Amino acid sequence: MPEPESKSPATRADEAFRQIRAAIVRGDIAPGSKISEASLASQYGISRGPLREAIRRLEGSKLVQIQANVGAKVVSLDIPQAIEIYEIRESLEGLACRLAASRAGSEDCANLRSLLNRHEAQIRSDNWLSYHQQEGDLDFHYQVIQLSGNARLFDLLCGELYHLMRLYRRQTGTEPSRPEQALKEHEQIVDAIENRDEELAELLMKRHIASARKTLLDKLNHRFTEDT
Amino acid sequence: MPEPESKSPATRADEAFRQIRAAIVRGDIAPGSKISEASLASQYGISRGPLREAIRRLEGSKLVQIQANVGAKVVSLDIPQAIEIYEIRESLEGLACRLAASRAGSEDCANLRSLLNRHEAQIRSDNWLSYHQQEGDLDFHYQVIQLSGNARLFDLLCGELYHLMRLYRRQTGTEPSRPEQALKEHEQIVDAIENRDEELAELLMKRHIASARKTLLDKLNHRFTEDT
DNA sequence: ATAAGCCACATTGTCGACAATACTATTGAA
DNA sequence: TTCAATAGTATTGTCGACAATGTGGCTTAT
Repeated sequence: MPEPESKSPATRADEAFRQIRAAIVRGDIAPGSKISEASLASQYGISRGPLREAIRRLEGSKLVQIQANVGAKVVSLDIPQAIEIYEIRESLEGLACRLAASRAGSEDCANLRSLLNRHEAQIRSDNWLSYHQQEGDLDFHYQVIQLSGNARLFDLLCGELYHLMRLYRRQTGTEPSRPEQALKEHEQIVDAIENRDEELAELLMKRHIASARKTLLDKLNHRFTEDT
Repeated sequence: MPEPESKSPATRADEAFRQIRAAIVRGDIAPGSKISEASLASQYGISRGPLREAIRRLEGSKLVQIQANVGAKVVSLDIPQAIEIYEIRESLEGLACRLAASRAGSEDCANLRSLLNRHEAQIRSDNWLSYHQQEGDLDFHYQVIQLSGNARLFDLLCGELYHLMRLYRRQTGTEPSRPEQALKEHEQIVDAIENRDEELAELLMKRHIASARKTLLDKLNHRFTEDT
């Protein structure tokens, strides 16, 4: 008999790590709030030992900040920090997209196409709106990054930065402000990948992310000119 | 009275984390070797609890890989993995250099210049050779990244990727193969930063790192064509 | 001789208790 | 009233012991 659960052999600490991470990204634990070891431990029915290990791993994911002898706080991203993340994303996903254009096979491109078609259908007939659009957007970027073939790049973007981005979106309630426009840009990107046009693929992806970054910059300037 | 030690209040787990990380990067703990909790704990005179937390943080730094119920291994980088890291560095340090060019003040440029002058003097009269050259090279990149003003970018490059690069260099015994050439390229980069030429600064830094990456690619092809 | 099963050992995972440190509120004095 | 010192409480850091899992070697049956 193979594994009855294809799931992980999962230690308690590992399970707690994933659940707490999900809770943070989902917004169930408020950004900036302090994490109580005793409270969370009893909540998950485990001891403080494994829980502390989970928290240390969350620190590695940059989702909490630990101060010695004080405790762990859930990170709270302000606009300048979000801009920093978008600058990094712009650079790295540009790289990923260029690599994807140079390495993607025809069946990979077909998969991307079908993904975009599904998103288009969702956008057309979407009344329960933004949530699935966000996830859809992430799906597309996930796929492209995976096609880059650079495993460490995938870990970096999808394992660290994306959880932070989700957290920021929940924190500010940012909805994807232009789904049709984003879809159109995604299609252009797939075109470039299909044509093996590395430079164009990189350029389009960087521009795609830069537009979101510029929205943040506008918001930041707003706060300065229009008082607080 | 201020702090007698400007150092951190430092918990034991934190101390162990730093020491083990240094030992790994220094090569005292062989890449690929298994880490024994009991052994390391007694070696550092602490209990297994804090030590496990330190190991979880090392996992976050990508310096060890943990397998549930089995243990932690020190990572061992092969050439393809090193190439992945250099691809990421090329992209991110290009970004950092562009940002540095756009934001650096004149005193920052002066500091960079004096750093380069010190390196030049070292290279001229350096008979104990490569070690300080490596550190000098890293010093330069550290400074540029810090001038970018993007704190998260600094954390990412200097807190994660650079330890991996040091590990790889120790592992393979890679000496900096062209110190004078590197110094010349560094000077060109500082020129571009001084002139606020963002695009050129980015281009030069990317090319600077790409040359190292291409050396790795040659080595990889060598192994394929020339048997193993 | 090989492979499956079993047993003993070593290592990791988890727990509860204690020590050390930070936070809070109360008290007292200027 | 305000500030400082202090005592008490709550939380984090650390430890040693026990449970669970993996590992290696031995036996045994085919």
